[in-house]
Amino acid sequence: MHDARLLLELGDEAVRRLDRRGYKLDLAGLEAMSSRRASAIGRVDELRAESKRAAAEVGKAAKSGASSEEVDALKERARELKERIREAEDEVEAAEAALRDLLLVIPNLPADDAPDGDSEDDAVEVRRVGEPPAFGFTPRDHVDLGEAMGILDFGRAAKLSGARFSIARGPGAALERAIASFFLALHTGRHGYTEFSPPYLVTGQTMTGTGQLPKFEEDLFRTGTGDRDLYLIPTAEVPLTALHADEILPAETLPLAYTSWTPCFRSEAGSYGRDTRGILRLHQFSKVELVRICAAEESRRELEVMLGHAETCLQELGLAYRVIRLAAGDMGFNAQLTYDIEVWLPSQDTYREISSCSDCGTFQARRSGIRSKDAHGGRGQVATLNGSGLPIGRTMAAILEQCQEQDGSVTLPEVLAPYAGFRRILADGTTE
RNA sequence: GGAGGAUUGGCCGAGCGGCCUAAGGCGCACGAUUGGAAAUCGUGUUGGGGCAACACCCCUCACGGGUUCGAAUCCCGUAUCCUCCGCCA
Repeated sequence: MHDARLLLELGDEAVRRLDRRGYKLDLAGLEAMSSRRASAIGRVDELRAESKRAAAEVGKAAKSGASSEEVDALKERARELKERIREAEDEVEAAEAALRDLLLVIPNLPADDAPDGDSEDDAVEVRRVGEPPAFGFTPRDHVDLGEAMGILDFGRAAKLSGARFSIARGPGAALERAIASFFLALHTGRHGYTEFSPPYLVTGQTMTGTGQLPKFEEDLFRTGTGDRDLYLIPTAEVPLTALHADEILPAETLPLAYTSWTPCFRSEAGSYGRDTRGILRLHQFSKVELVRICAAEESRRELEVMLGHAETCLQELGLAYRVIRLAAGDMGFNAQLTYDIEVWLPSQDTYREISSCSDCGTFQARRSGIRSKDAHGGRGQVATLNGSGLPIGRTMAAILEQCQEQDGSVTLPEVLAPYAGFRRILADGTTE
């Protein structure tokens, strides 16, 4: 969420930057709403001050032995004031709601070095790392491989839950666990992240703080019991970022670096027919997420740091990938700059998104009330960043496809062996 | 699901209708003192908002309502925590 005043100070600059992501900012409307709120608050404050004085006069008069008529007259005046306060308060509430409703749906300002455009095709490639493997045969996709080995079962998943679910079995399930354990060990051990095991169900307020609500409710699964309403997290970014909502963090503790392996639930509304095959796009998948909270002015540097941590995952696994910088109009609502990491998928003969690392600047922090304070009491703004490091399913798909051999077996990246307990999965699903 | 109890500023803790602009203590910050420190003394110290303004004003004693001229204080509701009973992985 933006600060109305800052947005107005930026003025035409804000209009220009938001226009790059296709949002038309009505500066005059914002200005009007903002000053309507300010003058409404001013009026209420004045009336309240008067009301306090009036109440004090009643007490003074009663104590000094004034006649009851005099006291009653004073009370009557105080009562009238209270009526006027009530009316003025209604106006404040209406003015604040109007302003807040507008501010909540204005997306973050894209950074100037996010390329122009509004689609994946407008992204700029930053670098390629690793060589896509050359096969002396036609590589199979992860669905063929996984089903043949008996480690993935889409038919039974559909029986249980319908479309867009998967079941991992035997070495497949073990491989998921191994990948997640490897990532967590890497981030907590070498990259300095603190691991969390947070709730997977959160309140609407939490979802609003991180920006999923009110605009993107249709992307979420919603549940509840009795009169309690909860949402299933679409990513651990939500609970990890919200951990410090409405808190003032000691500046010397920054940057905070948090990680968590959680299931993620997404309705995938609007993606009908896309990636229907395999484990690339599911209603439920699991992911190791990275979140960093830092001083506002550090966010850009922190983004590069976090991107490096996500890339390390792929480098350690020996998977070929590339990094792209997303176009201004293609980034998520919260982001001011986003790098995507795309892993090579032989079956599709292309790079496919496996991680999204975003600098949200102060946008999310302001929205969820995260601030900082230095040793001298000086208050500061903080920035939030989040990135996948990495999703388990897509990583597994990339491993199966990039590490497959002609006989239908898959040789795991060496780093996974200690976690999986095996080095190869043979065509018949046995391991060695 | 049921019965009790609790919730005050960074922390502890007073307060039970107007003098709460929240006592006192701890912690912290700044200053004095000192060769330097400890101790001591002094000053400051919740967080938001209106405003050009560190002036002034408003809000904030878990949260939301209500009673009253006036609420930390009285009433109702909600949340969270604690104790006990029931059920349960």
